[in-house]
Amino acid sequence: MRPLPATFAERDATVVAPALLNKLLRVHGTVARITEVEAYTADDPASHSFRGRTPRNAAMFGHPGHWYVYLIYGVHHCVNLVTGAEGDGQAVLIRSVVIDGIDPRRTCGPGRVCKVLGIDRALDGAVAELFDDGTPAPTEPLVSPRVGISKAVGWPRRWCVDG
DNA sequence: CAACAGATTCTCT
DNA sequence: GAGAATCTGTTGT
Repeated sequence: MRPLPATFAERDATVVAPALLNKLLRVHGTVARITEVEAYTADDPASHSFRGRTPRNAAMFGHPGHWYVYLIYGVHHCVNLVTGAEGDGQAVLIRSVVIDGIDPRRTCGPGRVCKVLGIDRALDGAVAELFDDGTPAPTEPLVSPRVGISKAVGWPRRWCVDG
């Protein structure tokens, strides 16, 4: 299990997203394997960065390789990995993970991922701890339609591992 | 300043 | 399958 290079996140979100599959993230000492992601770029009408920088989404315009955490519907937290170059407003949403010893049903869905890992706004802007344990990502990641949004629904930007 | 929509999930029917 | 919970930024008065 070795840390990912700093350059890993310094690419377009649509490139980083599929590369994140089967990688490991560590938050508060808990390690989770990434199984589903979604890419968001500044030209995406559904992206928080689409309408420019605000206090809430400032981290999304920050340094790549850091976390962007926000509160959705005033209820749930969602966690993203900032990608591209500083100021790009790109990020990859972590939609599902698997954690050893935890029911997979409690770790599928962006809100649940944050709940299980204890992620909240305190992690916004923090450096992401990402690792590679040698598990290969699928050569052809499964691309599925986007859900939970009403704009650009047809854009192929969601990837998940088989099964 | 009020109204509204939203990258969601839980609960009940 | 429908509705609630409830924060944030945008848009319109």
